[in-house]
Order: sequence, then C-alpha cells, then structure tokens
Amino acid sequence: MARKQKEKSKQTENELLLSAEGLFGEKGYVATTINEITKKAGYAKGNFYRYWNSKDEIFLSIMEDRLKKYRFKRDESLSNATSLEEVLNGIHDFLETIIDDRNWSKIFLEFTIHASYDEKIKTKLNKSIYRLSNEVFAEIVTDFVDTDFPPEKLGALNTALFEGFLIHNILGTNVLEKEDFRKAAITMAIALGKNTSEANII
Amino acid sequence: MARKQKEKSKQTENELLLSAEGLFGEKGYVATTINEITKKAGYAKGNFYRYWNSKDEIFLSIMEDRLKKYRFKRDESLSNATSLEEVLNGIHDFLETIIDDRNWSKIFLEFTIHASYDEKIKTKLNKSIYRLSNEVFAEIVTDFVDTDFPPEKLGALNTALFEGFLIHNILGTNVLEKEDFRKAAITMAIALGKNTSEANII
DNA sequence: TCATTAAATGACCAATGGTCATTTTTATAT
DNA sequence: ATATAAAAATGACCATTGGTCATTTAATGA
Repeated sequence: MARKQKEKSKQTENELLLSAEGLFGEKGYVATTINEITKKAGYAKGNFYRYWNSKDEIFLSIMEDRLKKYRFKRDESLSNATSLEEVLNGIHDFLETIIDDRNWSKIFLEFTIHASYDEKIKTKLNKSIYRLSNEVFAEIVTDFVDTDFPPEKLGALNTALFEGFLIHNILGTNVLEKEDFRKAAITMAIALGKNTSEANII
Repeated sequence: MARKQKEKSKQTENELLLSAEGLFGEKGYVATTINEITKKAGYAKGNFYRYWNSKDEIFLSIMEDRLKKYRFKRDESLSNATSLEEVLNGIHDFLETIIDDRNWSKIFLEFTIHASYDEKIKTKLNKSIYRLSNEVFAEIVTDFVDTDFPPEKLGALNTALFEGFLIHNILGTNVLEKEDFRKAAITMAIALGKNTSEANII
C-alpha cells in the first residue's frame, strides 16, 4: 500500500498549509519565516521545499483559496438583485466581509506590492485570480447601466475605492467608516452609470 | 577650523541621500540595500550608521522631502479656485503630478505597508507628513460644500480613491486612465457635497 | 529479509540589516 | 613641527533570512 505514504504526504502538506495560513494571518507576508512555518507544524525547514518551491508559491495558493471563498459569498449576495442599487449593495455586502477579515486584506496588499517587483508573480496575480471585482462586476452591472460610461471602468473604480479604503484602514486613520465607503461607492457608481440630469455634471 | 569637518560630514550625508534616493526610486524600498547605498556613494557600509540609525530612517527623510515638494505644487494649483469644481480640479492637477512620478507613488505604498507592521514608524507616517489630502483638503473644500456631508470625509474618500487608483496602476491593469480617475473623483465629491436633487440618492 | 522509493532532516550558502573595535583623516595647542 | 584629541570612515563580525542538497529515516513490495 503506497496509499499510506501519499496520505501522509498530503497530511504533511495540509499541516504546513495550516501553519502558514495562521502565521501569515498574524504577522503578514514578510515577517513570516519558512523556519517558523515548518517548526510550528513540527517539521524541519528543508521539508517545506518538497511541497512548494518558494514562500511566494505557498502564499499564492493560500491566497487563491481565500479568494475562492470570498467569491462564493459574493455570488450569494448577488443572486437576486433587480436594480443597480441592489447590485451595488450586494457587492458591498460582500466587500464588507473582506474588510472585516481585517488582517488579510492588508496582507493581500502587502503581497500585491511585493509581487509588483517580480514580473512572474505579477502576471500570476493579475491572471483573474486576484482582481475581485473588475470583469465580473462589469458583467453583472452592465444590464443596469444607462449611460455610455463603460461598465468595466465602473468595476475598476469600485475596486480602486475599495482598495483605497483598505489602505485607510491599515493606517488606522479613523476618518471613514464602512458605511461611508459604501455610500460613496454607490453614489459614485450611480452618478456615473445612471442617466439623471446630474450624472454627467462634469 | 572645525568648519571643514562639518562641511565634509554634511557633504557625505548628502551624497548618501542622493545615492539612496536614486536606488529607492529604481528598485523600491525592500530591494535597496544599505551596502549598495554606501558603495554607490563611495563609502563603506558602516559609515551609513553615523548618519541614520536604520534604513527606515533615511527613507522617511527622503519621503518627507518629496512630499514637501508635492505639497508646494498643490498649494500653487489651488491658489485661485472659486468653486467646488475648480478646487477639485486643482487638487487633481496636483494628484496627477504624483501619479506621473510613477515609481515613487508605488514606493510610498510599499513603505506604508511595511510601516504598518511597526507601531513606531506607523505613528511617524500618520503624523500629518504622509497623509496628503485629508485635513487640508477638508479645509479648502469646506467653503464649497452645501450638504452636511463632513468635508474631512470627502477628503479621505478622495485620498482613498487616489490610492486605489495607484494600486490599479501598479498592477498594470490598464482599465482606468487618469481622466477616468479625475472624473470619478470629482463626480463623487460633487454628488456627496453638493445639494442637488440627486445628491443623496441612497 | 532486503533493495527501492518516498519523507524528513539540518548543515550549509550567500545575502541582509545592523554593531563596533579599529584605523585614517583632520583640527588644535604647544 | 609635533603631539594630542576628536571626528570620519572602515570592514570583520553577528544573527537571521530564503533556499539547496547530501544524508538519514521510514515505509513498501518482493
């Protein structure tokens, strides 16, 4: 039974993943050490590299996993929206679950910047996995947009405001609340995407 | 003449500052090495620590310097605005000079996140020096706001959208242009801060 | 029982930020 | 000029990092 060996291997991988996720969540990307990850799981450092080729790699896989879960929540939130306002509110219900996952949004940002210095990782990050809103946001929102303002830009702007709000939170600036963010984002989207007398004021 | 020694000392400090600014600008914060900084300026590593106590410290001083210059530009841009639209456009003229300073906005973000893991540096960053818009934005904008939406929140939201846009640029997502950012930010601010029939739609 | 294969180890490597005893350069007092 | 003190500069050294790899330990199938 070679089975048992594969099982053990899978289990070790899982133990390391769990250990890593815990440490990343506590201390962030840079401050977490491979040595710590393996030690916490009860192994020696070298064993880590049987399962991943680098710290980047294990982080990416953890990140993908978390984002998958986030996306699932988003799809739930959006399933029965019938107007732009409802869609936007649905999206923000879901964005707020990310915000509440406080440390992790910060850590995603940390890794995003770290990755931006490395073409390979940067490409991986951009490859749909990371960008939470853009295209999908656009897709959903298209039906509800009256103006000729491109929906994918609406999506990108929404993401931008969201990530800016994350930075605001990270610094603990304390001026904005979640509700402010939601109100601003929705107001912005409606002003740009809905054809009222004031929409294109500029 | 102890003068000469002090002059030499000042000059060395300057050479190191220039070297550091160049390297940070090229390679970012983490990737730049103290060894490189001193070597490029023609000194040995140890000499660095006569002038600064850490890499953080020299970076902060360079950052302050750059931000001072930015702020000067901003004050110029705002000197003769007479309406909310004009104020906002003035602010965005200045924000776009930061955006065009491409690498540096990225590096500021990199350092901001790095700093967020260290209470001491975080405090220093927040101590007015870094936050470009918030209070000042609020101060300037107050006169032009009709609604009861707090001006300091307008400022923070503007900053948030700005920094989100920076991240968008960093990742090279290519959906948004500077003009989109400007239009969105101004639309948002007006929709929240100007009393029209649509302003408080939510 | 024994050879084969997989899992796990930890000494080792180059590079990092930072320290510090030592050397080199410069200024002053006699 | 020369000796002394003080400032400027050096680079070997430290602990720690991500990553490598020859070696050891354990499971498997004959």
